[in-house]
Amino acid sequence: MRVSREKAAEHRDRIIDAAGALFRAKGFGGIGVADIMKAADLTHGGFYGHFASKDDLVAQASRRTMDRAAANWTKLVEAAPDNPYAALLEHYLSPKHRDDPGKGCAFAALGNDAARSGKIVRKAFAEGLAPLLDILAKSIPGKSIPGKSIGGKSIRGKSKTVRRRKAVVAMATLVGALTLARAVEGTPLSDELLEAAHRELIGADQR
Amino acid sequence: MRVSREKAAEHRDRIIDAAGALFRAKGFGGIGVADIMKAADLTHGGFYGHFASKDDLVAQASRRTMDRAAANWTKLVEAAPDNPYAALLEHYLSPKHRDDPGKGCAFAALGNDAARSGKIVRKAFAEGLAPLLDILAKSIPGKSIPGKSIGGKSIRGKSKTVRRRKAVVAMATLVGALTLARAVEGTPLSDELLEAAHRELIGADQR
DNA sequence: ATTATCTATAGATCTATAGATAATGC
DNA sequence: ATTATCTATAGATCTATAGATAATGC
Repeated sequence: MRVSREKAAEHRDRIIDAAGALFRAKGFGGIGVADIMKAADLTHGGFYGHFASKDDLVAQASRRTMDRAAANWTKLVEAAPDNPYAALLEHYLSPKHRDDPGKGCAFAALGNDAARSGKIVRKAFAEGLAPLLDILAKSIPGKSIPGKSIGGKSIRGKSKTVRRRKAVVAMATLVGALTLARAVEGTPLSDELLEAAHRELIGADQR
Repeated sequence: MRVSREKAAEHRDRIIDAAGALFRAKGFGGIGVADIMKAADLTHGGFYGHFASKDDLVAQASRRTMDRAAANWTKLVEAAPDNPYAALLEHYLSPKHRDDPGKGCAFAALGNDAARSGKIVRKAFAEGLAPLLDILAKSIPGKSIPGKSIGGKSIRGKSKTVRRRKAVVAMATLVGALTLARAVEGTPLSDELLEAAHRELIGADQR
């Protein structure tokens, strides 16, 4: 049952999308090629016409997931020009995000899996993380100080270096809070993690 | 080849220890019962005399790993009475910790796996997290304020609530930074994550 | 004629169990 | 006699491939 070149490309797309969600929900090793193909409404054997290996799909699906995240963050930031940082925090640390990993952040869903993966996957994760850090850095409140800081300490604004560092740490806090909230889901600690991170990040960086 | 009751208990211990390290290094699904038993110098079939299932071992190994972590943190804190918080950060965010997950923090190594596990494992993670948060809360610098804060804002010290929240967020930051540093290991971002978290946590909570 | 997809299966691996073995402990 | 461990294997699952099929596109 051969299909047109166009349809084949659409099938390939469907496989990557299905994998993107299933990997996040169940982990790279927690879902098989057969189930991914079933989710894409195709049969198991057709897979290897589209991808060299399961690892090939892992890398491609990860990249797409992270590209989508950057686009989504940009949209969120642009929709809240008065306080983009608060909008990002609100979105990321919501119970809704916690409770649907298949549609959420790849770093919080697959960070451990990526750490155990090969260089290609880890590099994809690094390249996917960079734009998120840029968006975060721009959205953090506090006027930017273009020149040097006074006396080694800026009073009101933030230098580029400080802004970058705060973005990196905010990202770590977001990923850590969501990861832990999911790991202890069903206990009071889970909500506490989301709320504490939200409150502390809002407070700490508005100074 | 039956062994003494005492030896059997020792074997059981060895299985749990081997599993604790192998699970952290490879994930709950990334290592099989046969390999764990081989690491404990026993044969595959003997496993089910000690544990009801692989999941039973997952829960027991997780619990032991986390109990050991609490003991280790207590030791670290007591060895640095002048600045226990710095000692914890130094230890947790070291490249050495990043590069040997099999001997490190269970939350940074298995948070994603725990999130995909059953209630029993997630409850074990929640019960293992609590003592670490207590140790963190006690070690965070800033005199504690027993009474109410003045004008809704404490000036120099920290109320119990604030201290608790800062501990929860510090834990999230630690776990997130280490998880991400491992996920992007081999790129410049990896060191940057560890260093940024270290610097920001030290600075932010000494105020 | 080419090729996207399908059916079927090889080969590896993984959890769990059955039954045998041999040393312990009553 | 009990039981901790061992060998062997059942049954499930997973990646990857081989060969057949049938519709596309030159």
